[in-house]
Amino acid sequence: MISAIQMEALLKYMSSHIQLSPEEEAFLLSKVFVRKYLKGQYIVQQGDVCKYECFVLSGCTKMFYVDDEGQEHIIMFSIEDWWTSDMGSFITQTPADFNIQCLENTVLVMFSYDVIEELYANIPKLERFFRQIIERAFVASQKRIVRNFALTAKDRYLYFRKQYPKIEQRIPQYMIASYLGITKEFLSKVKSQLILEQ
Amino acid sequence: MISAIQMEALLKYMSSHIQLSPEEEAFLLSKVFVRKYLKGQYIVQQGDVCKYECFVLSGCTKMFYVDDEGQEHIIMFSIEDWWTSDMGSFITQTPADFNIQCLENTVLVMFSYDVIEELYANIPKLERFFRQIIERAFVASQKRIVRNFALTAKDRYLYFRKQYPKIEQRIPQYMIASYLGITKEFLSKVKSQLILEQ
DNA sequence: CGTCTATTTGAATGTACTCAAAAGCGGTGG
DNA sequence: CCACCGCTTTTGAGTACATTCAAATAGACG
Repeated sequence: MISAIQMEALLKYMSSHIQLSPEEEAFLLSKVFVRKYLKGQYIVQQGDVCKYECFVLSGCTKMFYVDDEGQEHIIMFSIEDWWTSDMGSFITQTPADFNIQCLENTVLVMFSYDVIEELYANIPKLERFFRQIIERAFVASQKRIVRNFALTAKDRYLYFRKQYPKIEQRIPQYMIASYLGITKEFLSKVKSQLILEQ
Repeated sequence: MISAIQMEALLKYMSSHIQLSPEEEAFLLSKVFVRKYLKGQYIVQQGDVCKYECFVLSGCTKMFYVDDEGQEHIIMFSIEDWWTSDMGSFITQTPADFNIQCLENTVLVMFSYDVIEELYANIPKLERFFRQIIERAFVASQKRIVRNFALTAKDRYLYFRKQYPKIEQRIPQYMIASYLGITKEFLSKVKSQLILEQ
């Protein structure tokens, strides 16, 4: 059982999408739990089944794929008020393709597969809530595909900097390069070119 | 009102996800309609609001973005038993970023925004159904982002050919190039190189 | 201060693009 | 039946954007 104080951020976040009665809130809180991870720890590892959908209360995570050459490709970062999970693994309960690792000490609200199903069954509004979250994530993902095709590395970087200024500040540059799909060396060159242009 | 025969494909597709009672099926059929488009016609145009989520009964569509230089970037194709819409525009009912155009004569089942909401309200199972559809679309989209980073153009093409052999056959090569994020000239060179390798 | 990690810089290379032109492939009409 | 048209694909030369590898520099932390 979780204290309401700890979960304030989650409840506030949810209230901007749906209205839950006090009983529904209590039910939800009785089903989820909070877990703390240290910087560097893995929440999900490639090959394991992703058992939880996680809501970030504090901290920062990266989700990434390691290819055949051992190179890391960062798919997304998650900070406060974001979700993180390998959804492909979670919804099918099969081994994950991706890793999720903490870039800072991180506090998460953990929704297990069974709990999510139980919540859907008991609070149909939550099905609506999660549908809407995923709809928006899907839209964002499609737009990112387009940006990766339509924009140069420089413009992708400028977009990232504009869109996620908070994330840029707390993450090493070589990880941003990976997220943008370029090498750390090239991002460095892009940045120095941007400085010259001003 | 739509005949059940015309909608057989939709009902069959839905039955693999959820079980609807005859009354629920009838209610659903009373709310949606079928529309036919000719090859070349637009279902959605950049700047217009996307009013429908469409289920493809027959035919083929492409969804694409036109960038500042006037270049076309194909985000996805849809054939039988797939969905098509500019979801970003649909869920917010704001102007679309993307175009959807028919590559063949195409028959669609049209779910308007209001109808979808009405269906969610009356048949909660459908909220679950669409949540699951979108979850899978999101997972596919994320994996495509990774492939675009981790694979060369040649390997992306080989993956596409293996994954969507039916689509490759009915679509001109320059559109496949656009979907893969390369020029038509380069795809041609990739293909000729693949022939030499055998 | 030294060590470890992250960033920058430079030269050589590679993957994919641009532009231009030629070749292939249906369909249509004389 | 073939000549022509529009559209798609192929080929080639030159170019651009981004990578690789190596080395130097800068920052962070004990």
